[in-house]
Amino acid sequence: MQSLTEEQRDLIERIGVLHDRMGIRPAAGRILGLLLVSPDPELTFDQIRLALDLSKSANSTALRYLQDVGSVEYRTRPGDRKRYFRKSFTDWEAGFVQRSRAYYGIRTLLAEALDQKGEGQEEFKASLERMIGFLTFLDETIETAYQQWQSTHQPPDGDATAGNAP
Amino acid sequence: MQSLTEEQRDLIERIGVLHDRMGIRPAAGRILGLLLVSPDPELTFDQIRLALDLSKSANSTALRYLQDVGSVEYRTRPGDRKRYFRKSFTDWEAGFVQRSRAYYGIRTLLAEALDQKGEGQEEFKASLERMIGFLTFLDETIETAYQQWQSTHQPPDGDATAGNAP
DNA sequence: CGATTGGTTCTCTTGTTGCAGAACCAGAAG
DNA sequence: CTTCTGGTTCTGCAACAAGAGAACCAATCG
Repeated sequence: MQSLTEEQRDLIERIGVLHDRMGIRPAAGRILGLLLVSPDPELTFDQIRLALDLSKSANSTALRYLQDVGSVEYRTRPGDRKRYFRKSFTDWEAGFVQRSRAYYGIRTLLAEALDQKGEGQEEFKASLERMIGFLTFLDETIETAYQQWQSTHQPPDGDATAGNAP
Repeated sequence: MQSLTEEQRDLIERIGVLHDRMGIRPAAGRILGLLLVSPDPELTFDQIRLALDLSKSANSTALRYLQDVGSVEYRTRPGDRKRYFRKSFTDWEAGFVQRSRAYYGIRTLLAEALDQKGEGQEEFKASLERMIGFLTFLDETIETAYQQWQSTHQPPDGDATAGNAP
Protein backbone atom coordinates (compact mmCIF):
# COMPACT_ATOMS: atom_id res chain seq x y z
CA MET A 1 0.00 0.00 0.00
CA GLN A 2 1.38 3.35 -1.02
CA SER A 3 1.72 5.51 2.01
CA LEU A 4 -0.58 8.40 2.64
CA THR A 5 0.07 12.05 2.12
CA GLU A 6 0.05 14.48 4.99
CA GLU A 7 -3.19 15.87 3.67
CA GLN A 8 -4.82 12.48 3.57
CA ARG A 9 -3.74 11.69 7.10
CA ASP A 10 -5.17 14.95 8.28
CA LEU A 11 -8.47 14.32 6.57
CA ILE A 12 -8.63 10.90 8.17
CA GLU A 13 -8.11 12.45 11.57
CA ARG A 14 -10.84 14.98 11.00
CA ILE A 15 -13.25 12.30 9.90
CA GLY A 16 -12.25 10.45 13.03
CA VAL A 17 -12.98 13.41 15.26
CA LEU A 18 -16.36 13.91 13.70
CA HIS A 19 -17.34 10.34 14.40
CA ASP A 20 -15.90 10.63 17.85
CA ARG A 21 -18.29 13.40 18.61
CA MET A 22 -21.15 11.27 17.46
CA GLY A 23 -20.21 8.74 20.11
CA ILE A 24 -18.15 6.38 17.96
CA ARG A 25 -14.86 5.46 19.48
CA PRO A 26 -11.74 7.07 18.02
CA ALA A 27 -10.17 3.97 16.53
CA ALA A 28 -13.37 3.07 14.67
CA GLY A 29 -13.80 6.61 13.43
CA ARG A 30 -10.30 6.64 12.03
CA ILE A 31 -10.81 3.32 10.30
CA LEU A 32 -13.83 4.77 8.55
CA GLY A 33 -11.74 7.76 7.60
CA LEU A 34 -9.00 5.56 6.24
CA LEU A 35 -11.37 3.44 4.19
CA LEU A 36 -12.93 6.58 2.74
CA VAL A 37 -9.68 8.28 1.90
CA SER A 38 -7.32 5.47 1.01
CA PRO A 39 -6.19 5.25 -2.62
CA ASP A 40 -6.87 1.54 -2.29
CA PRO A 41 -10.46 0.99 -1.19
CA GLU A 42 -9.81 -2.52 0.06
CA LEU A 43 -7.36 -2.92 2.89
CA THR A 44 -6.26 -5.88 4.95
CA PHE A 45 -6.32 -6.11 8.70
CA ASP A 46 -2.62 -5.43 8.90
CA GLN A 47 -2.64 -2.58 6.42
CA ILE A 48 -5.24 -0.83 8.55
CA ARG A 49 -3.36 -1.64 11.71
CA LEU A 50 -0.12 -0.22 10.39
CA ALA A 51 -1.63 2.80 8.67
CA LEU A 52 -3.33 3.88 11.87
CA ASP A 53 -0.80 2.55 14.34
CA LEU A 54 -3.33 0.50 16.24
CA SER A 55 -2.86 -2.62 18.30
CA LYS A 56 -4.29 -5.84 16.95
CA SER A 57 -6.92 -5.88 19.65
CA ALA A 58 -8.08 -2.34 19.08
CA ASN A 59 -8.19 -2.95 15.36
CA SER A 60 -10.08 -6.19 15.67
CA THR A 61 -12.64 -4.81 18.09
CA ALA A 62 -13.26 -1.68 16.08
CA LEU A 63 -13.61 -3.61 12.86
CA ARG A 64 -16.08 -5.96 14.40
CA TYR A 65 -18.13 -3.08 15.70
CA LEU A 66 -18.14 -1.40 12.31
CA GLN A 67 -19.27 -4.59 10.67
CA ASP A 68 -22.00 -5.02 13.26
CA VAL A 69 -23.43 -1.60 12.58
CA GLY A 70 -23.06 -2.18 8.87
CA SER A 71 -20.54 0.51 8.03
CA VAL A 72 -17.84 -1.88 6.92
CA GLU A 73 -17.73 -5.25 5.24
CA TYR A 74 -15.01 -7.56 4.01
CA ARG A 75 -14.36 -9.74 1.04
CA THR A 76 -11.99 -12.61 0.64
CA ARG A 77 -9.97 -13.67 -2.37
CA PRO A 78 -9.49 -17.21 -3.59
CA GLY A 79 -6.42 -18.83 -2.14
CA ASP A 80 -5.87 -15.98 0.25
CA ARG A 81 -6.63 -16.19 3.91
CA LYS A 82 -6.62 -12.44 4.47
CA ARG A 83 -9.76 -10.36 4.71
CA TYR A 84 -10.09 -7.29 2.58
CA PHE A 85 -12.07 -4.66 4.41
CA ARG A 86 -13.87 -1.83 2.74
CA LYS A 87 -16.46 0.79 3.41
CA SER A 88 -19.99 -0.43 2.87
CA PHE A 89 -22.46 1.86 1.18
CA THR A 90 -25.46 -0.36 0.78
CA ASP A 91 -28.62 0.90 2.37
CA TRP A 92 -26.76 3.78 3.77
CA GLU A 93 -29.53 6.29 3.23
CA ALA A 94 -32.10 4.24 5.08
CA GLY A 95 -29.88 3.91 8.11
CA PHE A 96 -29.02 7.54 8.07
CA VAL A 97 -32.63 8.65 7.89
CA GLN A 98 -33.55 6.26 10.64
CA ARG A 99 -30.91 7.59 13.00
CA SER A 100 -31.81 11.07 11.97
CA ARG A 101 -35.42 10.51 12.91
CA ALA A 102 -34.54 8.75 16.13
CA TYR A 103 -33.38 12.18 17.12
CA TYR A 104 -37.04 13.08 17.28
CA GLY A 105 -37.64 10.53 20.01
CA ILE A 106 -37.98 13.44 22.35
CA ARG A 107 -41.30 14.22 20.72
CA THR A 108 -43.00 11.22 22.29
CA LEU A 109 -41.81 12.21 25.73
CA LEU A 110 -42.82 15.81 25.25
CA ALA A 111 -46.28 14.63 24.29
CA GLU A 112 -46.43 12.56 27.46
CA ALA A 113 -45.32 15.53 29.49
CA LEU A 114 -48.00 17.62 27.87
CA ASP A 115 -50.97 15.40 28.48
CA GLN A 116 -49.82 14.57 31.96
CA LYS A 117 -50.42 18.21 32.87
CA GLY A 118 -53.71 19.36 34.29
CA GLU A 119 -55.13 22.86 34.39
CA GLY A 120 -52.95 25.92 34.44
CA GLN A 121 -49.56 26.63 32.89
CA GLU A 122 -51.33 27.62 29.71
CA GLU A 123 -48.35 29.46 28.27
CA PHE A 124 -46.03 26.63 29.09
CA LYS A 125 -48.36 24.13 27.49
CA ALA A 126 -48.60 26.27 24.41
CA SER A 127 -44.81 26.26 24.08
CA LEU A 128 -44.74 22.52 24.49
CA GLU A 129 -47.39 22.11 21.87
CA ARG A 130 -45.45 24.30 19.53
CA MET A 131 -42.32 22.21 20.03
CA ILE A 132 -44.21 19.03 19.39
CA GLY A 133 -45.81 20.50 16.30
CA PHE A 134 -42.49 21.54 14.92
CA LEU A 135 -40.88 18.17 15.55
CA THR A 136 -43.78 16.42 13.91
CA PHE A 137 -43.58 18.70 10.93
CA LEU A 138 -39.85 18.17 10.51
CA ASP A 139 -40.18 14.45 10.92
CA GLU A 140 -42.86 14.22 8.27
CA THR A 141 -40.90 16.43 5.96
CA ILE A 142 -37.88 14.19 6.22
CA GLU A 143 -39.88 11.05 5.69
CA THR A 144 -41.50 12.50 2.59
CA ALA A 145 -38.20 13.75 1.26
CA TYR A 146 -36.64 10.38 1.74
CA GLN A 147 -39.37 8.65 -0.21
CA GLN A 148 -39.01 11.19 -2.93
CA TRP A 149 -35.29 10.59 -3.11
CA GLN A 150 -35.79 6.88 -3.27
CA SER A 151 -38.18 7.12 -6.15
CA THR A 152 -35.94 9.42 -8.19
CA HIS A 153 -32.63 7.72 -7.40
CA GLN A 154 -32.91 4.03 -7.94
CA PRO A 155 -29.81 2.47 -6.47
CA PRO A 156 -27.43 1.59 -9.33
CA ASP A 157 -27.97 -2.07 -8.34
CA GLY A 158 -24.46 -3.19 -9.10
CA ASP A 159 -22.49 -5.43 -6.75
CA ALA A 160 -24.53 -4.20 -3.84
CA THR A 161 -23.30 -5.47 -0.52
CA ALA A 162 -24.69 -4.58 2.90
CA GLY A 163 -24.17 -1.62 5.12
CA ASN A 164 -25.07 1.52 6.78
CA ALA A 165 -23.53 4.73 8.11
CA PRO A 166 -20.44 6.81 7.35
CA MET B 1 -43.79 22.25 45.92
CA GLN B 2 -46.30 19.44 45.71
CA SER B 3 -44.45 16.19 45.37
CA LEU B 4 -44.40 14.29 42.13
CA THR B 5 -46.38 11.22 41.22
CA GLU B 6 -44.67 7.97 40.41
CA GLU B 7 -45.62 8.46 36.78
CA GLN B 8 -44.09 11.89 36.68
CA ARG B 9 -40.86 10.68 38.23
CA ASP B 10 -40.66 7.94 35.70
CA LEU B 11 -41.21 10.31 32.82
CA ILE B 12 -38.48 12.55 34.17
CA GLU B 13 -36.09 9.62 34.26
CA ARG B 14 -36.88 8.66 30.69
CA ILE B 15 -36.35 12.20 29.52
CA GLY B 16 -33.09 12.09 31.42
CA VAL B 17 -31.99 8.90 29.70
CA LEU B 18 -32.79 10.28 26.30
CA HIS B 19 -30.63 13.31 26.91
CA ASP B 20 -27.96 11.11 28.36
CA ARG B 21 -27.73 9.26 25.12
CA MET B 22 -27.34 12.50 23.28
CA GLY B 23 -24.25 13.17 25.35
CA ILE B 24 -25.78 15.39 28.02
CA ARG B 25 -24.83 14.43 31.51
CA PRO B 26 -27.45 12.62 33.59
CA ALA B 27 -28.04 15.33 36.17
CA ALA B 28 -28.64 17.94 33.48
CA GLY B 29 -30.96 15.66 31.57
CA ARG B 30 -33.05 15.04 34.64
CA ILE B 31 -33.26 18.73 35.40
CA LEU B 32 -34.67 19.29 31.95
CA GLY B 33 -37.11 16.49 32.58
CA LEU B 34 -38.16 17.99 35.87
CA LEU B 35 -38.69 21.43 34.41
CA LEU B 36 -40.78 19.96 31.62
CA VAL B 37 -42.92 17.80 33.85
CA SER B 38 -43.24 19.72 37.07
CA PRO B 39 -46.68 21.09 37.93
CA ASP B 40 -44.88 24.27 38.82
CA PRO B 41 -42.85 25.48 35.87
CA GLU B 42 -40.59 27.67 37.97
CA LEU B 43 -38.45 25.96 40.55
CA THR B 44 -35.78 27.21 42.89
CA PHE B 45 -32.28 25.81 43.20
CA ASP B 46 -33.23 23.89 46.31
CA GLN B 47 -36.49 22.59 44.97
CA ILE B 48 -34.64 21.08 42.04
CA ARG B 49 -31.92 19.76 44.31
CA LEU B 50 -34.37 18.04 46.58
CA ALA B 51 -36.68 16.76 43.88
CA LEU B 52 -33.80 15.06 42.11
CA ASP B 53 -31.68 14.26 45.15
CA LEU B 54 -28.63 16.02 43.78
CA SER B 55 -25.74 17.58 45.61
CA LYS B 56 -25.43 21.34 45.52
CA SER B 57 -22.36 21.09 43.34
CA ALA B 58 -23.94 18.78 40.80
CA ASN B 59 -27.03 20.95 40.71
CA SER B 60 -25.11 24.16 40.31
CA THR B 61 -22.84 22.83 37.59
CA ALA B 62 -25.66 21.28 35.60
CA LEU B 63 -27.79 24.40 35.85
CA ARG B 64 -24.95 26.54 34.66
CA TYR B 65 -24.36 24.28 31.73
CA LEU B 66 -28.03 24.31 30.79
CA GLN B 67 -28.08 28.08 30.94
CA ASP B 68 -24.95 28.26 28.81
CA VAL B 69 -26.50 26.18 26.06
CA GLY B 70 -29.72 28.12 26.38
CA SER B 71 -32.05 25.37 27.52
CA VAL B 72 -32.78 26.92 30.87
CA GLU B 73 -33.07 30.43 32.22
CA TYR B 74 -33.97 31.97 35.53
CA ARG B 75 -36.02 34.84 36.81
CA THR B 76 -35.86 36.62 40.09
CA ARG B 77 -38.66 38.10 42.14
CA PRO B 78 -38.57 41.43 43.93
CA GLY B 79 -37.41 41.15 47.50
CA ASP B 80 -36.41 37.53 47.01
CA ARG B 81 -32.84 36.39 46.68
CA LYS B 82 -33.71 33.02 45.20
CA ARG B 83 -33.52 32.25 41.52
CA TYR B 84 -36.50 30.70 39.79
CA PHE B 85 -35.35 28.38 37.08
CA ARG B 86 -37.49 27.32 34.18
CA LYS B 87 -37.24 25.72 30.79
CA SER B 88 -36.48 28.18 28.06
CA PHE B 89 -38.31 27.85 24.78
CA THR B 90 -37.18 30.90 22.92
CA ASP B 91 -35.52 30.26 19.62
CA TRP B 92 -35.73 26.61 20.25
CA GLU B 93 -36.51 25.70 16.67
CA ALA B 94 -33.52 27.56 15.30
CA GLY B 95 -31.19 25.79 17.69
CA PHE B 96 -32.70 22.44 16.93
CA VAL B 97 -32.41 22.90 13.20
CA GLN B 98 -28.85 24.06 13.56
CA ARG B 99 -27.83 21.02 15.57
CA SER B 100 -29.77 18.88 13.21
CA ARG B 101 -27.89 20.23 10.24
CA ALA B 102 -24.55 20.07 12.01
CA TYR B 103 -25.14 16.37 11.76
CA TYR B 104 -24.47 16.79 8.08
CA GLY B 105 -20.98 18.04 8.79
CA ILE B 106 -19.78 14.76 7.39
CA ARG B 107 -20.78 16.01 3.98
CA THR B 108 -17.93 18.48 3.80
CA LEU B 109 -15.41 15.82 4.70
CA LEU B 110 -16.84 13.37 2.20
CA ALA B 111 -16.51 16.01 -0.47
CA GLU B 112 -12.89 16.52 0.50
CA ALA B 113 -12.30 12.80 0.36
CA LEU B 114 -13.88 12.69 -3.05
CA ASP B 115 -11.87 15.39 -4.72
CA GLN B 116 -8.69 14.24 -3.08
CA LYS B 117 -8.95 11.05 -5.14
CA GLY B 118 -7.28 10.75 -8.50
CA GLU B 119 -8.07 8.31 -11.26
CA GLY B 120 -9.59 4.93 -10.63
CA GLN B 121 -12.01 3.70 -7.94
CA GLU B 122 -14.83 4.80 -10.16
CA GLU B 123 -17.47 2.74 -8.38
CA PHE B 124 -16.29 3.94 -5.03
CA LYS B 125 -16.36 7.53 -6.16
CA ALA B 126 -19.86 7.06 -7.50
CA SER B 127 -21.02 5.83 -4.09
CA LEU B 128 -19.38 8.77 -2.42
CA GLU B 129 -21.04 11.14 -4.81
CA ARG B 130 -24.36 9.54 -4.13
CA MET B 131 -23.90 9.96 -0.39
CA ILE B 132 -22.96 13.56 -0.80
CA GLY B 133 -25.92 14.16 -3.05
CA PHE B 134 -28.28 12.64 -0.58
CA LEU B 135 -26.90 14.63 2.33
CA THR B 136 -27.16 17.82 0.34
CA PHE B 137 -30.70 17.04 -0.59
CA LEU B 138 -31.71 16.33 2.99
CA ASP B 139 -29.97 19.41 4.24
CA GLU B 140 -31.74 21.62 1.75
CA THR B 141 -35.02 19.96 2.55
CA ILE B 142 -34.65 20.77 6.19
CA GLU B 143 -33.59 24.33 5.58
CA THR B 144 -36.58 24.90 3.32
CA ALA B 145 -38.93 23.26 5.75
CA TYR B 146 -37.67 25.42 8.55
CA GLN B 147 -38.22 28.61 6.57
CA GLN B 148 -41.67 27.44 5.68
CA TRP B 149 -42.47 26.76 9.30
CA GLN B 150 -41.19 30.14 10.31
CA SER B 151 -43.36 31.95 7.83
CA THR B 152 -46.51 30.08 8.81
CA HIS B 153 -45.95 30.04 12.54
CA GLN B 154 -45.02 33.50 13.73
CA PRO B 155 -43.78 33.13 17.27
CA PRO B 156 -46.55 34.31 19.62
CA ASP B 157 -44.18 37.16 20.59
CA GLY B 158 -45.21 37.22 24.23
CA ASP B 159 -42.66 37.43 27.06
CA ALA B 160 -40.00 35.92 24.88
CA THR B 161 -36.85 35.09 26.75
CA ALA B 162 -33.76 33.32 25.41
CA GLY B 163 -32.98 29.71 24.83
CA ASN B 164 -32.48 26.61 22.88
CA ALA B 165 -32.86 22.84 23.13
CA PRO B 166 -35.03 20.34 25.00
C1' DC C 1 -20.20 43.52 63.86
C1' DG C 2 -21.76 38.08 63.45
C1' DA C 3 -25.14 34.71 61.58
C1' DT C 4 -27.95 33.02 57.78
C1' DT C 5 -29.16 32.18 53.07
C1' DG C 6 -28.35 31.11 48.19
C1' DG C 7 -25.23 29.56 45.31
C1' DT C 8 -20.29 28.59 43.43
C1' DT C 9 -15.90 26.39 43.21
C1' DC C 10 -12.30 22.98 44.73
C1' DT C 11 -10.81 18.39 45.85
C1' DC C 12 -11.31 13.62 46.12
C1' DT C 13 -13.71 9.17 45.01
C1' DT C 14 -15.84 6.15 42.02
C1' DG C 15 -17.12 4.25 37.66
C1' DT C 16 -16.39 3.99 32.74
C1' DT C 17 -13.90 4.08 28.30
C1' DG C 18 -10.30 3.01 25.09
C1' DC C 19 -6.62 0.77 24.22
C1' DA C 20 -2.00 -2.01 24.47
C1' DG C 21 0.05 -6.49 25.31
C1' DA C 22 -0.17 -11.07 25.65
C1' DA C 23 -2.33 -15.28 25.53
C1' DC C 24 -5.05 -17.68 22.61
C1' DC C 25 -7.30 -20.24 18.52
C1' DA C 26 -8.10 -22.03 13.74
C1' DG C 27 -6.50 -23.08 9.26
C1' DA C 28 -2.70 -23.76 6.07
C1' DA C 29 1.98 -25.19 5.05
C1' DG C 30 5.99 -28.03 5.74
C1' DC D 1 3.20 -33.68 14.22
C1' DT D 2 5.18 -28.55 14.42
C1' DT D 3 5.29 -23.90 12.67
C1' DC D 4 3.46 -19.88 10.68
C1' DT D 5 -0.21 -16.57 9.57
C1' DG D 6 -4.40 -13.97 10.29
C1' DG D 7 -7.29 -12.67 13.51
C1' DT D 8 -9.92 -12.87 18.28
C1' DT D 9 -10.44 -12.65 23.19
C1' DC D 10 -8.73 -11.65 27.93
C1' DT D 11 -6.35 -8.79 31.31
C1' DG D 12 -4.72 -4.75 33.12
C1' DC D 13 -3.83 0.06 33.05
C1' DA D 14 -4.13 5.12 32.14
C1' DA D 15 -7.20 8.84 31.18
C1' DC D 16 -11.41 10.88 31.78
C1' DA D 17 -16.24 11.92 33.37
C1' DA D 18 -19.84 12.56 37.02
C1' DG D 19 -20.89 13.78 41.15
C1' DA D 20 -20.46 14.13 46.64
C1' DG D 21 -18.79 16.90 50.35
C1' DA D 22 -16.75 20.64 52.13
C1' DA D 23 -14.74 25.01 51.89
C1' DC D 24 -15.82 29.19 50.22
C1' DC D 25 -18.03 33.82 48.81
C1' DA D 26 -21.46 37.56 48.53
C1' DA D 27 -25.65 39.59 49.97
C1' DT D 28 -28.88 40.19 53.51
C1' DC D 29 -30.61 40.24 58.17
C1' DG D 30 -30.29 41.11 63.07
